[in-house]
Amino acid sequence: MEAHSLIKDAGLKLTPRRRAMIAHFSLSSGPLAPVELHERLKAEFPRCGLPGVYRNLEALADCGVLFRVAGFGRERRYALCSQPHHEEHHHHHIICISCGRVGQVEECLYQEGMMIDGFRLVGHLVQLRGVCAPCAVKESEGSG
Amino acid sequence: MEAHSLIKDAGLKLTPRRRAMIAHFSLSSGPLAPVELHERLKAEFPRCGLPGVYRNLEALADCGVLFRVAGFGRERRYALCSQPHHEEHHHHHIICISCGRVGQVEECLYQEGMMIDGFRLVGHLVQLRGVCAPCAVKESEGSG
DNA sequence: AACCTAAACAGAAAAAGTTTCTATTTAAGA
DNA sequence: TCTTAAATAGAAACTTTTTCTGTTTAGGTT
Repeated sequence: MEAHSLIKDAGLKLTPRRRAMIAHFSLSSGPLAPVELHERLKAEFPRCGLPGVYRNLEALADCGVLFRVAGFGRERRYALCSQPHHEEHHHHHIICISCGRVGQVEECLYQEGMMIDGFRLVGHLVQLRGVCAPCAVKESEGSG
Repeated sequence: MEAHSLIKDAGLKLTPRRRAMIAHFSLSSGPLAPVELHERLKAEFPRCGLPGVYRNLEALADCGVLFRVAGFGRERRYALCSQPHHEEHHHHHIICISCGRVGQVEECLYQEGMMIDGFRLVGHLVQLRGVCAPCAVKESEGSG
């Protein structure tokens, strides 16, 4: 599994807890907040506290397994990178508002150096929401 | 002043505190966090507490005078809309990383309905950083 | 100019979210 | 198996944010 080698390569350990966290993200429809993940982990790891969840979320985000989702107001949320990269590879994500599926956007419409409104672009944060193909099909079936 | 009519039109009151807040944002180079604004207000309003600052920041953001800046990690920050709109008008902002100047981006490269990575785009969060024209001039003068 | 009312205010308090710390346990390479 | 750096648990502290209550004020009206 790709995620596991990312962890190893970062010099981190593949612990039962981290395996479980990744599994929960795989099963989850949509990004998870630390408390939500904690809720789900408690069944299997009754002694697991929130601080540990925070630590692991950050560790997994740092090594590229997860990414930090913006655009949920002030909430902190994470989701699985669908195609994790080892390098600090610039890419964005699009999240299906219906099922939570994550798509990876390799080519951003905003590129460094572009002139925008008289400013030379040097950085950007983009978080997209959309409807994925399977959900679009379901939508049209439902209404048609 | 544009901001003042936005406040009135929203049925809100133009209080001395709000005038001062807007003035501080005008003077400030760059977006401000609630605590930072609170620090600056304390000189003039010694009895002003943080809760009041939060309340007013949200009120001013709701009526379009300020906007909530994304992309500062988990920090909450606000800045003045450079060209406030009455309508719930979709636009983004580009912030100069050197001086904090805010530019308004009316035409976003991402538009609803676009197909991206197999998803139909329905929403997006964009926060841009750049170098404004005056700062670009300073840059080239400094290095040349 | 005084009056009225909805809105803003102060301040305390609570709640929520997050980080830090120390001692103990564990994954995984040697 | 041994060793060690990393992960863990749990408490505690800390920061940020929200809620609540009673008091004051802006701004339209009489």
